[in-house]
Amino acid sequence: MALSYAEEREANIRRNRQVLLDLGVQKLIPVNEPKEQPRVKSKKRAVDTEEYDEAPPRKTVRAEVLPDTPSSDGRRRSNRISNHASIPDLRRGTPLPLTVKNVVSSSSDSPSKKRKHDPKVYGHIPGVEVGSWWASREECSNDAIHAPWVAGIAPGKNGAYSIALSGGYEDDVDDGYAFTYTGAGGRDLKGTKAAPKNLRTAEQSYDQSFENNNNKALKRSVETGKPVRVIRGFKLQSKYGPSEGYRYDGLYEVKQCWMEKGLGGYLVCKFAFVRTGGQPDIPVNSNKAGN
DNA sequence: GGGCCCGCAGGG
DNA sequence: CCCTGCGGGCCC
Repeated sequence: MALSYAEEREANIRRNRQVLLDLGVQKLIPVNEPKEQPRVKSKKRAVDTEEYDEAPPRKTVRAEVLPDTPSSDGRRRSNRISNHASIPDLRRGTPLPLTVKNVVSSSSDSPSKKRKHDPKVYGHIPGVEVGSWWASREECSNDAIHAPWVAGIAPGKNGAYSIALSGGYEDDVDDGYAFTYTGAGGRDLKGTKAAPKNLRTAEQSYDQSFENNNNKALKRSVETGKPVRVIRGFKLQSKYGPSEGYRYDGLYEVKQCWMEKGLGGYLVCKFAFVRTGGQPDIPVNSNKAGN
Protein backbone atom coordinates (compact mmCIF):
# COMPACT_ATOMS: atom_id res chain seq x y z
CA MET A 1 0.00 0.00 0.00
CA ALA A 2 1.16 3.49 -0.73
CA LEU A 3 2.13 5.79 2.08
CA SER A 4 0.30 9.04 2.52
CA TYR A 5 2.20 12.28 2.13
CA ALA A 6 2.32 12.74 5.88
CA GLU A 7 3.55 9.21 6.47
CA GLU A 8 6.15 9.55 3.82
CA ARG A 9 7.25 12.83 5.30
CA GLU A 10 7.58 11.37 8.78
CA ALA A 11 9.61 8.50 7.41
CA ASN A 12 11.92 10.86 5.57
CA ILE A 13 12.35 13.01 8.63
CA ARG A 14 13.24 10.04 10.75
CA ARG A 15 15.73 8.90 8.19
CA ASN A 16 17.30 12.35 7.90
CA ARG A 17 17.51 12.80 11.63
CA GLN A 18 19.19 9.45 11.92
CA VAL A 19 21.87 10.68 9.54
CA LEU A 20 22.57 13.57 11.86
CA LEU A 21 22.62 11.27 14.87
CA ASP A 22 25.02 8.94 13.13
CA LEU A 23 27.37 11.85 12.68
CA GLY A 24 27.66 11.96 16.44
CA VAL A 25 26.79 15.61 16.71
CA GLN A 26 23.96 15.26 19.17
CA LYS A 27 26.38 16.00 21.97
CA LEU A 28 26.80 19.52 20.73
CA ILE A 29 23.35 20.66 21.70
CA PRO A 30 23.75 24.11 23.22
CA VAL A 31 22.74 24.49 26.80
CA ASN A 32 21.43 28.02 26.73
CA GLU A 33 19.79 29.05 23.52
CA PRO A 34 18.94 32.72 23.30
CA LYS A 35 15.40 33.57 22.36
CA GLU A 36 14.76 35.44 19.18
CA GLN A 37 14.12 39.05 19.85
CA PRO A 38 10.48 39.57 18.95
CA ARG A 39 10.00 41.55 15.82
CA VAL A 40 6.56 42.94 15.32
CA LYS A 41 5.08 42.05 12.01
CA SER A 42 2.92 45.03 11.34
CA LYS A 43 3.83 46.40 7.99
CA LYS A 44 0.77 48.51 7.57
CA ARG A 45 0.98 50.47 10.75
CA ALA A 46 4.42 51.72 10.18
CA VAL A 47 3.77 54.92 11.95
CA ASP A 48 4.92 54.62 15.50
CA THR A 49 8.27 53.68 16.79
CA GLU A 50 6.65 52.13 19.83
CA GLU A 51 6.75 48.75 18.21
CA TYR A 52 10.32 48.22 19.19
CA ASP A 53 11.10 47.09 22.66
CA GLU A 54 14.19 48.97 23.50
CA ALA A 55 16.54 49.24 20.61
CA PRO A 56 16.16 51.82 17.91
CA PRO A 57 15.39 50.38 14.50
CA ARG A 58 18.37 49.62 12.43
CA LYS A 59 18.94 48.13 9.09
CA THR A 60 21.34 45.25 8.86
CA VAL A 61 23.83 44.74 11.60
CA ARG A 62 26.82 44.83 9.37
CA ALA A 63 29.50 47.35 10.01
CA GLU A 64 28.54 49.43 7.08
CA VAL A 65 30.33 52.55 8.18
CA LEU A 66 33.61 50.79 8.25
CA PRO A 67 36.00 51.55 5.48
CA ASP A 68 37.67 48.49 4.18
CA THR A 69 40.90 49.43 5.76
CA PRO A 70 41.71 47.73 9.02
CA SER A 71 42.82 50.08 11.71
CA SER A 72 46.48 50.68 12.15
CA ASP A 73 46.83 48.19 14.93
CA GLY A 74 45.64 45.52 12.56
CA ARG A 75 42.34 44.94 14.28
CA ARG A 76 38.99 45.70 12.84
CA ARG A 77 36.66 47.89 14.77
CA SER A 78 33.29 46.38 15.32
CA ASN A 79 30.26 48.54 15.63
CA ARG A 80 29.41 46.67 18.77
CA ILE A 81 32.47 48.20 20.32
CA SER A 82 32.23 51.58 18.74
CA ASN A 83 28.57 52.02 19.46
CA HIS A 84 28.06 49.91 22.47
CA ALA A 85 25.26 51.83 24.09
CA SER A 86 22.78 51.97 21.26
CA ILE A 87 23.28 48.66 19.54
CA PRO A 88 21.30 45.67 20.73
CA ASP A 89 22.75 42.21 20.98
CA LEU A 90 24.02 41.53 17.52
CA ARG A 91 23.30 37.85 17.70
CA ARG A 92 19.62 38.46 17.88
CA GLY A 93 19.21 40.58 14.86
CA THR A 94 17.44 43.87 15.06
CA PRO A 95 14.04 45.21 14.17
CA LEU A 96 13.48 46.26 10.66
CA PRO A 97 12.69 49.85 9.97
CA LEU A 98 9.74 49.85 7.72
CA THR A 99 11.40 52.22 5.38
CA VAL A 100 14.24 49.83 4.87
CA LYS A 101 14.01 49.98 1.11
CA ASN A 102 14.63 53.66 1.14
CA VAL A 103 17.42 53.30 3.60
CA VAL A 104 19.17 50.84 1.37
CA SER A 105 18.94 52.81 -1.79
CA SER A 106 19.98 56.04 -0.18
CA SER A 107 22.85 54.65 1.81
CA SER A 108 25.07 53.59 -1.03
CA ASP A 109 24.45 55.38 -4.22
CA SER A 110 27.52 54.29 -6.03
CA PRO A 111 25.92 52.02 -8.57
CA SER A 112 29.26 51.07 -9.94
CA LYS A 113 30.19 49.03 -6.91
CA LYS A 114 27.32 47.68 -4.95
CA ARG A 115 29.30 45.22 -2.92
CA LYS A 116 32.12 46.02 -0.57
CA HIS A 117 33.18 42.40 -0.44
CA ASP A 118 33.48 39.43 -2.74
CA PRO A 119 30.88 36.76 -2.02
CA LYS A 120 33.01 34.15 -3.76
CA VAL A 121 35.22 33.44 -0.79
CA TYR A 122 35.07 30.75 1.87
CA GLY A 123 34.35 31.74 5.43
CA HIS A 124 33.06 34.87 7.05
CA ILE A 125 32.64 38.18 5.30
CA PRO A 126 34.54 40.98 7.02
CA GLY A 127 32.32 43.16 9.11
CA VAL A 128 29.33 40.81 9.09
CA GLU A 129 28.73 39.28 12.47
CA VAL A 130 27.01 36.00 13.08
CA GLY A 131 23.40 36.86 13.80
CA SER A 132 23.22 39.69 11.29
CA TRP A 133 19.84 40.07 9.72
CA TRP A 134 18.43 41.29 6.42
CA ALA A 135 14.92 41.87 5.22
CA SER A 136 15.43 40.31 1.80
CA ARG A 137 17.69 38.08 -0.20
CA GLU A 138 18.69 41.08 -2.25
CA GLU A 139 20.14 42.85 0.78
CA CYS A 140 21.81 39.68 1.86
CA SER A 141 23.39 39.47 -1.55
CA ASN A 142 24.57 43.05 -1.39
CA ASP A 143 26.45 42.27 1.78
CA ALA A 144 28.12 39.32 0.05
CA ILE A 145 26.80 36.77 2.52
CA HIS A 146 24.80 34.84 -0.07
CA ALA A 147 25.02 36.16 -3.58
CA PRO A 148 22.09 34.57 -5.45
CA TRP A 149 18.77 36.29 -5.15
CA VAL A 150 16.79 33.11 -5.54
CA ALA A 151 19.00 30.06 -5.60
CA GLY A 152 19.66 28.33 -2.32
CA ILE A 153 23.21 27.34 -3.17
CA ALA A 154 26.11 29.57 -4.21
CA PRO A 155 28.51 27.17 -5.89
CA GLY A 156 32.28 27.42 -6.06
CA LYS A 157 35.06 25.26 -7.40
CA ASN A 158 36.17 23.91 -4.03
CA GLY A 159 32.74 23.79 -2.51
CA ALA A 160 29.72 25.98 -1.97
CA TYR A 161 30.33 29.43 -0.57
CA SER A 162 26.96 29.77 1.06
CA ILE A 163 23.48 28.34 1.24
CA ALA A 164 20.04 29.52 2.29
CA LEU A 165 17.62 27.50 4.39
CA SER A 166 14.16 28.63 3.42
CA GLY A 167 12.07 25.58 4.05
CA GLY A 168 11.73 24.57 0.44
CA TYR A 169 11.69 20.89 1.33
CA GLU A 170 9.36 19.71 4.03
CA ASP A 171 11.31 16.65 5.04
CA ASP A 172 14.54 18.37 5.94
CA VAL A 173 15.41 18.48 9.61
CA ASP A 174 16.94 21.39 11.47
CA ASP A 175 18.56 21.03 14.86
CA GLY A 176 20.29 24.37 14.67
CA TYR A 177 23.82 23.11 15.15
CA ALA A 178 23.15 20.55 12.43
CA PHE A 179 20.63 20.14 9.65
CA THR A 180 19.91 18.27 6.49
CA TYR A 181 19.60 20.11 3.22
CA THR A 182 18.15 19.16 -0.12
CA GLY A 183 19.96 19.97 -3.33
CA ALA A 184 18.82 21.86 -6.38
CA GLY A 185 17.17 20.81 -9.59
CA GLY A 186 14.41 18.40 -10.45
CA ARG A 187 11.97 21.20 -10.98
CA ASP A 188 10.33 22.17 -14.19
CA LEU A 189 10.59 25.92 -14.35
CA LYS A 190 9.43 26.35 -17.89
CA GLY A 191 6.05 24.75 -17.55
CA THR A 192 4.70 22.55 -20.26
CA LYS A 193 4.65 23.13 -23.95
CA ALA A 194 0.95 23.72 -23.78
CA ALA A 195 1.27 26.03 -20.77
CA PRO A 196 4.72 27.57 -20.88
CA LYS A 197 5.84 29.43 -17.78
CA ASN A 198 8.81 31.35 -16.60
CA LEU A 199 9.09 30.37 -12.98
CA ARG A 200 11.89 30.50 -10.46
CA THR A 201 10.70 27.65 -8.32
CA ALA A 202 8.27 24.81 -8.86
CA GLU A 203 7.30 21.38 -7.66
CA GLN A 204 9.67 18.48 -8.09
CA SER A 205 8.98 16.78 -11.36
CA TYR A 206 12.11 14.75 -12.01
CA ASP A 207 15.14 13.36 -10.23
CA GLN A 208 17.93 15.52 -8.95
CA SER A 209 21.52 14.60 -9.60
CA PHE A 210 25.02 15.45 -8.48
CA GLU A 211 25.71 16.52 -12.05
CA ASN A 212 23.84 19.67 -11.17
CA ASN A 213 26.44 22.34 -10.59
CA ASN A 214 25.01 23.40 -7.24
CA ASN A 215 24.80 19.87 -5.93
CA LYS A 216 28.23 19.15 -7.27
CA ALA A 217 29.60 22.08 -5.31
CA LEU A 218 28.09 20.86 -2.05
CA LYS A 219 29.46 17.41 -2.70
CA ARG A 220 32.81 19.03 -3.22
CA SER A 221 32.39 20.76 0.15
CA VAL A 222 32.29 17.35 1.77
CA GLU A 223 35.64 16.54 0.20
CA THR A 224 37.40 19.82 0.89
CA GLY A 225 35.87 20.62 4.26
CA LYS A 226 35.60 24.27 3.28
CA PRO A 227 33.21 26.17 5.53
CA VAL A 228 29.84 27.19 4.11
CA ARG A 229 28.03 30.36 5.17
CA VAL A 230 24.45 29.64 6.18
CA ILE A 231 21.47 31.92 6.31
CA ARG A 232 18.10 30.92 7.68
CA GLY A 233 15.01 32.48 6.18
CA PHE A 234 11.57 33.28 7.47
CA LYS A 235 9.95 30.50 5.50
CA LEU A 236 11.92 27.86 7.32
CA GLN A 237 9.62 25.75 9.46
CA SER A 238 11.95 25.26 12.37
CA LYS A 239 12.33 26.81 15.76
CA TYR A 240 15.59 28.18 14.43
CA GLY A 241 13.88 29.94 11.58
CA PRO A 242 13.61 33.70 12.00
CA SER A 243 10.19 35.30 12.07
CA GLU A 244 11.09 37.65 9.28
CA GLY A 245 13.83 38.12 6.78
CA TYR A 246 17.11 36.27 6.67
CA ARG A 247 19.66 35.76 9.41
CA TYR A 248 23.33 34.85 9.09
CA ASP A 249 23.99 31.86 11.31
CA GLY A 250 27.67 31.52 10.59
CA LEU A 251 29.76 28.69 9.25
CA TYR A 252 28.95 25.04 8.80
CA GLU A 253 30.72 22.09 7.25
CA VAL A 254 29.08 19.61 4.93
CA LYS A 255 29.82 16.26 6.48
CA GLN A 256 27.98 13.90 4.21
CA CYS A 257 26.01 13.68 1.00
CA TRP A 258 23.74 11.04 -0.37
CA MET A 259 20.67 10.49 -2.49
CA GLU A 260 17.26 9.43 -1.38
CA LYS A 261 13.70 9.47 -2.51
CA GLY A 262 12.24 12.87 -1.75
CA LEU A 263 8.72 13.77 -0.86
CA GLY A 264 7.50 14.09 -4.38
CA GLY A 265 8.72 10.59 -5.10
CA TYR A 266 11.70 11.78 -7.07
CA LEU A 267 15.32 11.30 -6.14
CA VAL A 268 16.93 14.24 -4.37
CA CYS A 269 20.49 15.03 -3.33
CA LYS A 270 20.84 15.40 0.40
CA PHE A 271 23.51 16.96 2.54
CA ALA A 272 24.26 16.90 6.26
CA PHE A 273 25.59 20.14 7.73
CA VAL A 274 27.28 20.57 11.08
CA ARG A 275 28.10 23.92 12.57
CA THR A 276 31.69 24.74 13.34
CA GLY A 277 32.52 25.47 16.92
CA GLY A 278 33.11 28.73 18.71
CA GLN A 279 30.14 30.61 17.30
CA PRO A 280 27.31 32.35 19.12
CA ASP A 281 24.28 30.21 19.83
CA ILE A 282 21.44 30.39 17.36
CA PRO A 283 18.36 32.22 18.60
CA VAL A 284 15.25 30.16 19.14
CA ASN A 285 11.98 31.35 17.73
CA SER A 286 9.37 30.34 20.24
CA ASN A 287 6.61 31.01 17.74
CA LYS A 288 7.84 28.36 15.39
CA ALA A 289 8.20 24.64 15.35
CA GLY A 290 9.33 22.19 12.76
CA ASN A 291 11.37 19.13 12.01
C1' DG B 1 -5.09 32.83 -0.66
C1' DG B 2 -3.11 31.28 -5.60
C1' DG B 3 -1.19 32.40 -10.20
C1' DC B 4 2.00 34.39 -12.79
C1' DC B 5 5.35 37.71 -14.14
C1' DC B 6 9.64 39.55 -13.49
C1' DG B 7 14.76 41.21 -12.05
C1' DC B 8 19.02 39.43 -10.96
C1' DA B 9 23.46 36.64 -10.02
C1' DG B 10 25.94 33.19 -11.67
C1' DG B 11 27.35 29.33 -14.61
C1' DG B 12 27.74 27.35 -19.32
C1' DC C 1 23.62 34.76 -25.49
C1' DC C 2 21.27 30.79 -23.06
C1' DC C 3 19.74 28.54 -18.77
C1' DT C 4 18.78 27.81 -13.75
C1' DG C 5 17.29 29.03 -9.09
C1' DC C 6 14.21 27.24 -1.30
C1' DG C 7 12.21 35.67 -4.37
C1' DG C 8 9.32 39.20 -4.32
C1' DG C 9 5.64 41.59 -5.75
C1' DC C 10 1.55 42.42 -8.19
C1' DC C 11 -2.90 41.14 -9.63
C1' DC C 12 -6.95 38.73 -9.07
